[in-house]
Amino acid sequence: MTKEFDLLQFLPFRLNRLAAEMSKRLHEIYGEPYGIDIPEWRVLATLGARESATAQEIVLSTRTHKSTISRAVSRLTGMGWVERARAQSDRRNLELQLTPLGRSKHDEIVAMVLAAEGDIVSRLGNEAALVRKSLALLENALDIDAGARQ
Amino acid sequence: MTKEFDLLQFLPFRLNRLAAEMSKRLHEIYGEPYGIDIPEWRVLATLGARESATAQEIVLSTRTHKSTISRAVSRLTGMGWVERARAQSDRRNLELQLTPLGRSKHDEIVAMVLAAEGDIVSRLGNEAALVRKSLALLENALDIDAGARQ
DNA sequence: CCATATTAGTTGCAAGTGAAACCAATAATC
DNA sequence: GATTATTGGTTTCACTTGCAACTAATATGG
Repeated sequence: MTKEFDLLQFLPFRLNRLAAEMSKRLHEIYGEPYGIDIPEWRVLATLGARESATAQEIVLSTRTHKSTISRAVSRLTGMGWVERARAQSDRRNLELQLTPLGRSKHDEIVAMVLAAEGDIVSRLGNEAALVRKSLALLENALDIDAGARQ
Repeated sequence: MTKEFDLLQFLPFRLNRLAAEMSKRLHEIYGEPYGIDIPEWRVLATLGARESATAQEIVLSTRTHKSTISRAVSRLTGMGWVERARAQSDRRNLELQLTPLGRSKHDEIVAMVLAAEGDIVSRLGNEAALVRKSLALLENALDIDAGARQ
């Protein structure tokens, strides 16, 4: 009667588990030593690449809820890593950018985090390209415009 | 100075985003109509395949925190979908199994959820196998014993 | 066997999160 | 150009979660 359903082979479950494991490892790198969490890291990473962005842009680009981003920005501002100022063009927007301190922390963390990713990618050996392609396929199947918005 | 870091190409971020999108879609299927959440669904799916399991077995097999499983089991018991009884062999263990109601809900949900997965897999076309292989590669790279424990 | 350690599961507590309500600024409509 | 709608961000609230402390049952070591 039951269609012999196997949770362990179920795509969404496997993705969830992979993402959770990956997040956990990353958090061990930047979480405890730097006192930041995933949303802060996302803000940091986004600002690091852009030099300046509005909160809304970060929301869109990271697909994270705006209240979460709002709070992450507040914390980062409190830490002196990020500065926010009302945009003069449209005074609803917050123009965000890294402070020199934030930039230096960003660079440190990026280095560590890329090393960790490299570690994992290297364990994929010469199939790494295949994995990247698969991610793109999945993103496509789920209508996620993988970075077109960048 | 900055290593031109691109969050949108970053493996952990992409996995997180894929998993979140997938979870959201699944939740639209079983969440609202059936009043359950991811942990409940995991318990249900695990019990559905096994006929009987202890909470601990579900914890191991789903890689979910034991307190989360404990609460999910409580809710499912309250809904009349699951029965729990102390194991006579070792009275610390809870022997869990689906009630007839739980079984029938399980079958309904599994059917819907497999259809949704099938939908996505079909959009992968003939590269679906490649994607599955990539997931296995990632699981391996992250030391996740993809279901050996099943 | 008695004391200690370990294992299964539950629960109190402190975060963190998303939805919705909210405020402020700008755009659109009449 | 006053009214209404929309957009960017913040905040409140209800809920979930993970950790740690706890209880109960069993295993282990003296």
